[in-house]
Amino acid sequence: MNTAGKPGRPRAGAERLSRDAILAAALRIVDDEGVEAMTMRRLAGTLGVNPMSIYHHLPNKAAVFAGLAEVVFAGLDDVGQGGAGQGGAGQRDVGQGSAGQRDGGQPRAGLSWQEELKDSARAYRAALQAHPNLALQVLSDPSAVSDVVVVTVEPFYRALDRGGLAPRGIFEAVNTIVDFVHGFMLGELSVRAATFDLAPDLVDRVDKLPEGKAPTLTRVVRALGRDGLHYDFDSGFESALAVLVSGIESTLR
Amino acid sequence: MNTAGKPGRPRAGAERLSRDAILAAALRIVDDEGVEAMTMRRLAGTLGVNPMSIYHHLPNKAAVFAGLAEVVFAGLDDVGQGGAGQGGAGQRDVGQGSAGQRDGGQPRAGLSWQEELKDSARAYRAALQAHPNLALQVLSDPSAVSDVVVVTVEPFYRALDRGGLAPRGIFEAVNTIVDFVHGFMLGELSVRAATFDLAPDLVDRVDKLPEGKAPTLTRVVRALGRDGLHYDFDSGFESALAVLVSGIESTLR
DNA sequence: ACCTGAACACCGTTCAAGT
DNA sequence: ACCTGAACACCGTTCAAGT
Repeated sequence: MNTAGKPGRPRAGAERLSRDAILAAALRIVDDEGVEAMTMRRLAGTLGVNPMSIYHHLPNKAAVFAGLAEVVFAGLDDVGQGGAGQGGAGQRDVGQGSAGQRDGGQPRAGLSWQEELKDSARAYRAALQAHPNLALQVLSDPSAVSDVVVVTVEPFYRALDRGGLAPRGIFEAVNTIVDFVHGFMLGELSVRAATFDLAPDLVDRVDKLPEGKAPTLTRVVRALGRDGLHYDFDSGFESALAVLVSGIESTLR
Repeated sequence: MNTAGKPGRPRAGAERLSRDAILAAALRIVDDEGVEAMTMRRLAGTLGVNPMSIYHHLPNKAAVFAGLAEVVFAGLDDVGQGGAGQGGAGQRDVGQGSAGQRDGGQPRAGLSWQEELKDSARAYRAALQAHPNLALQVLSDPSAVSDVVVVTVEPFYRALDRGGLAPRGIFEAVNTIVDFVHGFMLGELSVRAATFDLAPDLVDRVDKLPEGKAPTLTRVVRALGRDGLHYDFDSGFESALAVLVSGIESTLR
């Protein structure tokens, strides 16, 4: 808060604007109110600053979102064995960061490569979940997706390498799993954004379908019933991981 | 084109505005120039009409996109055995529509349920590909995803039912495949939106990574080399389908 | 170097008119 | 019933100033 609209440079001692401070404020807005609320003018407002001041630290709005993706996902695999490197300030504002990630890059002893692979997927999902609104934005932004992926996939490669897959197989397997996690997140965020439960909603939708429009869907959903459909994202995720890992074992090894 | 800004209702015989005409124009803008270009004012402009006229046929901009999703994806499984029903005009502007979909809802003779399942995924991907810009929009829109999914999944259910899976297994399997297709599309659209090929880009990115940051990724990518990485989305999709179907067979049956 | 004010060219949408 | 014009409350961003 710059107290007033006093123009010119701030008096000495006053906290000046910085890229990090801007990104932190932006992340807060995105987390609390969603991407739509994150406008340059609103951002400036919460910083107590003229909208134009931001442009001295970040070239435009797209750069703000790119910066957010970087700040939130760059540290995801910082646990790698590389040591120092990287340098630079910032980067501490990294969200809850990847539940299940261990701090040596080394898999826990006694952990099969299959479990290690699943753990990687769980950690990646957790990282995306830490900032749901941003995740949706990132997954929808062509340039952001590949940035985040490259910085994030090492644990998958490590597990599959241990599993003895050939380079080509590793490559295909990682693409498949990562794509699945992205799609899963999309679905999860969709349902969470809407206020309804998946289960009753699905039953209602099916009831509303014209007779004979989707007979098998209708029959299966009714067989499961409202209780059977009480969907738990965590167990849905686990079920899919089992499918993927088993499929990878039998087709890509 | 209403020739001029003559106010009041158009003279008799002039083509009046309609929901269908508006949606057709909107789809054209989205396909040609992307979602960002689709503004209410621009849309009105191409229709030769005052921006406010649109609000007599669609309540707001969100409804325009919802209408687009409906128009493009509603017909996807119209091939079902249900017969007439549904009624209503419109719906002919349905894009290339689902390559590989056959016109009886019946699987081709001699087609295994596994192949039928893969065909469903291929058809769904094709439908999303027919309007890439809209697909990205739809996949990012919480409410739109579930709409499209419900209207689209019957062929998946049919194949898995033939495969002898229990309701619960069918449900999990469909979620897994559909999520994968969504994630795959996200990746495909990302790469297509950027102008680069995946392969050289990935090699370059890996080269730029700090030493020891992602050793396995680096090693695998270098082993594949620029040629080995020349990525073909179609074969990547097929490889993933093989993984998924095999995994479904062995874990959910 | 860093910040500001005014201005430009846009948005979506409401509301009160016109015919 | 259908369409319009003006207006409101916003946008992102450029540009010329201020200190």
